Amino acid sequence: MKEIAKFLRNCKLFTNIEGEELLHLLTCLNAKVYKFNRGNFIWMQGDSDYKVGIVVEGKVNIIKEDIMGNRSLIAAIPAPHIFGESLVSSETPVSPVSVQAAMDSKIMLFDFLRLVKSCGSACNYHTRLIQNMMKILASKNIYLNEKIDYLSRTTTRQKVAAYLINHITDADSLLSVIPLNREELADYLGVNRSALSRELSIMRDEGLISFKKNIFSILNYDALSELVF
Amino acid sequence: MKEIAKFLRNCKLFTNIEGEELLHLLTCLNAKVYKFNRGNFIWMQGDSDYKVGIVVEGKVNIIKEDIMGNRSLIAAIPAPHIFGESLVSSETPVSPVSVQAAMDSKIMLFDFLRLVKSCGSACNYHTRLIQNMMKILASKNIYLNEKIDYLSRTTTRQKVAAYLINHITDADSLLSVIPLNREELADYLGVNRSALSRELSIMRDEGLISFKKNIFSILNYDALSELVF
DNA sequence: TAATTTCCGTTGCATATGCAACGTATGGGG
DNA sequence: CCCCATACGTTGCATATGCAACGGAAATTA
Repeated sequence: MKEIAKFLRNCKLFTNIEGEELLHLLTCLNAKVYKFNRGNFIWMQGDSDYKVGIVVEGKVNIIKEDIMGNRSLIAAIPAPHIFGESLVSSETPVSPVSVQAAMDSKIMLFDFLRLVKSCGSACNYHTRLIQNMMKILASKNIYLNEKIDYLSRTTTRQKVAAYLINHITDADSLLSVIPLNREELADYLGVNRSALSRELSIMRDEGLISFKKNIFSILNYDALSELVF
Repeated sequence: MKEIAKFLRNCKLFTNIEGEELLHLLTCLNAKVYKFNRGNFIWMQGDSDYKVGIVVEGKVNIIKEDIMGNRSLIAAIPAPHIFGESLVSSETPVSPVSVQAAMDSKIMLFDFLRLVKSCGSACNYHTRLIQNMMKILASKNIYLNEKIDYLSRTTTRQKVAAYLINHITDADSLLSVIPLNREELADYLGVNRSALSRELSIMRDEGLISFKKNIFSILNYDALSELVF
């Protein structure tokens, strides 16, 4: 368990919780590490006793099955990430998704809600865990809201404009250094890659922007912002 | 304050907290009700001492200002809704948005994070408040994820198919009774209203669906689900 | 250096869709 | 019963964009 504790220090859920405290906390959480072979289910859609999990080793797939049995992949979660936190925290009665090991994996599962509800002991580290969880949920919230802001726009040009303006790193030179390559950006904005390239080129030719790789320079801020607002 | 307490019983943040407990809690939270005249700011973009707020009366606008000073409306929050919870819970150091009274309003503001961090007293109702907040954040998370699922699809037809399949209310007759009218649905899915109508008609003519008002019947489930998965 | 892969821009084409304008049905209020 | 408002469907048109296929530049590997 000690090496697990070491691993967990890289996990946002356990920020500021270390050493003895972490070990205690894992006991409070009734945390256990299970091995799942590739293809095995951590829990199934419709289950009501699903838990919060952390991928210690390997990878899990979040899968949704419709009423006719068609399956679709919602997300793939690698180590050292967490899953199930939104479902557990929202107290959704039965899980709308299945979680399946995408390869042989080690998964830590724990009773998060039980700890939250029975926080009678008021340990310092209980409080910190809850804070961490709120921070995770809230940050994801902000992230999702931003993404929706882009996706809601109709044209590729509007999406690009909004994205670039939001990613200005140097306000003086109006430089946007973005963390995505073309394909990732296209994916993120929900547009076709070649269509993105095309639009970027047109915007360059019109003198709105210039770019090289992932560094974008905004040449006509007013024109861009008019697209966004 | 007592009538405020009555009002707050309709607010999800205070579910399962009533009477004396609620009054105590409001003290712990350092909750105060302020009046803001139309146009006044509850807090401004860049402020670091923003708080969680509840619209008791009136309405507030969430506004974002870009580096050139252009303003855009992000959201309008009517009573009895809450705002600022994601920012506060994610501990975002400075607010990326301003909040402005859209009309003469009464706003309750409180120190949520202070209570969370110093939950030394471990009152039952502290725990419940935190649980409620987590539930709010997590539920919003699930809601946003669902919306992104729709928005990420490229064609109107795919969006409609995904939406209808997700809203099947009667699995036997494959009926989707949806809570939105056409304009709202178009808005939600991020498409033009007339384009939505057009696509719905085409899908009807192709025998995929039939509909009247907000009641949709799925005639060819396989064809629809193929669009979604 | 040569070979290979990855990333990105370009282009032709078919089609989807935003937009605007108008027509139709339905229901509520006078 | 008529008027009016609201919600929806319809359609023409210009254009944006997905898709597929290709080419070149740059980075990586052998």
